Amino acid sequence: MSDRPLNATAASLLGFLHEGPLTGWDLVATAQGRIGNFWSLTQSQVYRELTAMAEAGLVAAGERGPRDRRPYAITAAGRAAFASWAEREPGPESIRFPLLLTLAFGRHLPPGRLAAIVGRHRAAHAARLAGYERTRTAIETAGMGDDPYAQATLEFGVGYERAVLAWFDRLPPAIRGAGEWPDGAAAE
Amino acid sequence: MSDRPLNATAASLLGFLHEGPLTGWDLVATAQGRIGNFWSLTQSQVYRELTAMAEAGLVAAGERGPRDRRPYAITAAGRAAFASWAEREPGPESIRFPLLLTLAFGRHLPPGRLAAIVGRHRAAHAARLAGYERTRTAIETAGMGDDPYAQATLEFGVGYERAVLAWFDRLPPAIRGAGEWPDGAAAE
DNA sequence: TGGTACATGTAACATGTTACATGATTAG
DNA sequence: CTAATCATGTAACATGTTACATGTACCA
Repeated sequence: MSDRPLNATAASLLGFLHEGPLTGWDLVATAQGRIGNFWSLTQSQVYRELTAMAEAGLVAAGERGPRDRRPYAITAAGRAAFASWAEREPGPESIRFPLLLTLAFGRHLPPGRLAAIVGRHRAAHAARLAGYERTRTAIETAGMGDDPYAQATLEFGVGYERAVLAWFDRLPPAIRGAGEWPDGAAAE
Repeated sequence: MSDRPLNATAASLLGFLHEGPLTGWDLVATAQGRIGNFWSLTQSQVYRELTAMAEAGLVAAGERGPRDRRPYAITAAGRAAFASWAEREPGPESIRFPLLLTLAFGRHLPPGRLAAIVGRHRAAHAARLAGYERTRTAIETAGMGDDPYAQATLEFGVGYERAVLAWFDRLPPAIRGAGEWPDGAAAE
């Protein structure tokens, strides 16, 4: 039952458990859907955190169900730990963008190769933006603009992907290749 | 002399060493200046990678100089390893944004507290944007728009920070607090 | 009845972070 | 002479990733 502050990944699991008991599997799915956009975690990690938090008394494992499903419930200590995590000043974000590294050392690549890479990544970002915008309009039309917090994080995703696409489109032709990607999914 | 592919951090060190021998200290400073914007590394890590790469024959440690400075030079094997790293498809970027986590669980915080946090982070981003724009105009006015790759990564930083600020400014008042930050450094 | 999705978990390793120990050099 | 900065490095630990092993239940 160590008392060092929670890490953000563990804290977010506790956050989801406020809504009721969930299994490791459920937590992975929930996290990917709700915070996967700006916080990644693996299944392995989730099980590890759950085990550790159970040991620390922050969550309590329930009875194994049908498929060996083992639900975890947050405890009073878990709520307290979560609350004190939430009070802390969030740290600065970190972005790790391998494409930008490759680009930064672009001098060391044949130009066509770089352009091809850049093109593929642009397409991937366009697809992600499209996905975000679909869920966004789905929320609006369904009239369920209920959770302003979820909406704010989604808006971040949209804004981010738009900015990235706009950046791609302003890359000098020498880098991104001649008249590639005839467009169709640009910003705004 | 393991042959598993380089990790991106090690690869970027090799990238810098193409320009000549550098010490661990120099590499930390160089990396922070040139890729620190989208790739973070710590001093400890740099020394560890250098040691490992020296063992693997990718770099060669030189004589210790004045302050025990020990320059590392890239070897032929190092160049080859770097080249094959550069050929690989860069992985997807990962963003870890603690503020968004806190925001996603905003329901669990007193509103004033959240607004205060948000306000401080907005200010930090405004400051970073200002920094980027200073270096950007410095490059332009100095007439040294030489390295298009460095410029492209800088442009990413500018675009990113502007998008983040615009996002802050579109947050619902309930989240960001009433009429805070009278503004002055908004986008465009 | 066979494949897919569900579900849990471990092991091994890679990467990243924090804290500390040690000392040289330089600037004031 | 002394404080700040430069410089290297280690130790301990936290976090993240990949690969694998095992089996269950659902659905076509």
